Amino acid sequence: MLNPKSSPTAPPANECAGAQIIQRMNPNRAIHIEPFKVACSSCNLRELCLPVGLSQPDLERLDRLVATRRNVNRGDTLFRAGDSFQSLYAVRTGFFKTCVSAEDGRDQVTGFQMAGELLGLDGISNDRHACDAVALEDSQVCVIPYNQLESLSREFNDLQHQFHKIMSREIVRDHGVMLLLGSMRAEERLAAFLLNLTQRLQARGFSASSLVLRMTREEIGSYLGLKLETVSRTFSKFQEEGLLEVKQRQIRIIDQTGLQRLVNSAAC
Amino acid sequence: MLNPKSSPTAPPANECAGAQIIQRMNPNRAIHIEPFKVACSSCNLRELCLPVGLSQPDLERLDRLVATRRNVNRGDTLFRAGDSFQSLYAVRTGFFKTCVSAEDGRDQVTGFQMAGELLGLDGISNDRHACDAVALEDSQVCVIPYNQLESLSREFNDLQHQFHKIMSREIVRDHGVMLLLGSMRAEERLAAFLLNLTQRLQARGFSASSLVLRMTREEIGSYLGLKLETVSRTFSKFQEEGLLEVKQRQIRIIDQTGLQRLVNSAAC
DNA sequence: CGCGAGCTTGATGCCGATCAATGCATGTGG
DNA sequence: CCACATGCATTGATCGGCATCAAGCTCGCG
Repeated sequence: MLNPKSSPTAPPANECAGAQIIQRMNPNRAIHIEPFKVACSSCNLRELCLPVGLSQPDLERLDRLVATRRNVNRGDTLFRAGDSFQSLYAVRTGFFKTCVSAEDGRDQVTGFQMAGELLGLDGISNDRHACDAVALEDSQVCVIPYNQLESLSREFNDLQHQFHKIMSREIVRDHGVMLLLGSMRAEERLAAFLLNLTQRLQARGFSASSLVLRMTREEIGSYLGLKLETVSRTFSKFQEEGLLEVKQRQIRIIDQTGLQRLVNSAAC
Repeated sequence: MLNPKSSPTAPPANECAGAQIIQRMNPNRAIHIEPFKVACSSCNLRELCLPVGLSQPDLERLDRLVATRRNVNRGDTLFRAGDSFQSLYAVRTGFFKTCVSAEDGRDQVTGFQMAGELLGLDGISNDRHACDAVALEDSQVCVIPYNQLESLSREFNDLQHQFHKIMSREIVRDHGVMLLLGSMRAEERLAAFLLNLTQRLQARGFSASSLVLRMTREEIGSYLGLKLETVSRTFSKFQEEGLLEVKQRQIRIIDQTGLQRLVNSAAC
């Protein structure tokens, strides 16, 4: 619905971050879902993704590894908990959420992934995925066959090291979320969430002050350990206080330092 | 410096889990802190630690890598957030907590580590540790120089794969904690925590029904996103309900399935 | 013995959950 | 094109779980 019908040849909705990335980086490609081959070595995301720091020859080998791409429509799952694990996925365009669920049906959004970020690391531990990955808008991922990545990273130190860094960074990120869930109050959580989002968007060339949320209030709430009503109320509160301008999913950040202060102003 | 006093020949505290492990597995060694060299290939923890699944020749190479050991007294830190990252650590005996802290001083216990578990994975991302690791009892760790581990894992597929599995498992574990923090109530959290602890202790040959907590109520609370009073009250409640017997840090589990039911009995 | 760290227990209050109604945008079928 | 359904968001009223504040208790230790 945000991204209406989207007949497979239709361009992605124009207001979506994914589309913006495509357009900003290569306008021609917005039109075709599977344009022509885009190698890691010439990918616009290479400074954010697996290829960081790789030399030219390494990159060319990586190109051969990451041969296939996959489109995932809004609302579809890239993988589900329990699926056998074969590959990692790098988000090329679009936006995902990952969520784990308890037996009783409760579930928890564990992260939101945007262009250049890796999906599927949870699958290595068991040869089965441990969470669901769901596209929040029409998306495209690069498929990275895991056993090939392992063998290639035996040859190329830089690739190996970069891969380890990515896994480690995920662990550090998760610890940050645990801190948030364990000790912050609703306002602090939402402020931290917004700052984190804008920071990542900024690293991708977007405005630091205006963004379109790809997820519902309920998904934000699940990620932050809050109910959707609380998320909504907190947005309204921020607006009243002049920190934000909120129009549905369209957010404009008016007072960034005000948000920052909220996050840091700890256990007062 | 971490292991200053404690004349090197003093036995570790007798009631501590670490000591119990040593005694159970090799009574002779409880006496000396640095007995004689214990190689991975002959370590009693090899089925829980990095060597899982390694063949004999691989193991021998790993032995040479993990040459040094380090004692950490109760209350001392193995590393601190910001310390430069050189090595991973495998807990040989004892018990640790890891915690992250926000600028404002708030902090959050992100995990408890017992024998056979790895510490320091957070450091890879930045070449600096991102959390503190503190010994909750007199402990000993094996020092695993990280760059040597990287190069060795380029030679040995099994080692590489095992290492990746360990990192991935940490990610999956963290997601489980996020689920707990984001959507469970106090009783469910504590029940899940106790079941997790006993399960890990059981994998190390201990009783499934009786354990000694190595951490304070406050540390449990920090880990579970609760205040220490709530932890204490919940322990008392469990005792009244006949689920546990609680004597300070001595816990006996009377009704394991009752605890299990609490954890699963979701969003009621 | 007395001190202090950690634990327990009670009284009270607040933050966020819950329940419920309304609003708003989009899509659908008559 | 309008009436209606649907999904999502907002807002209000009330409630409850956990935090907070405040005593006392227990146990190990100097």
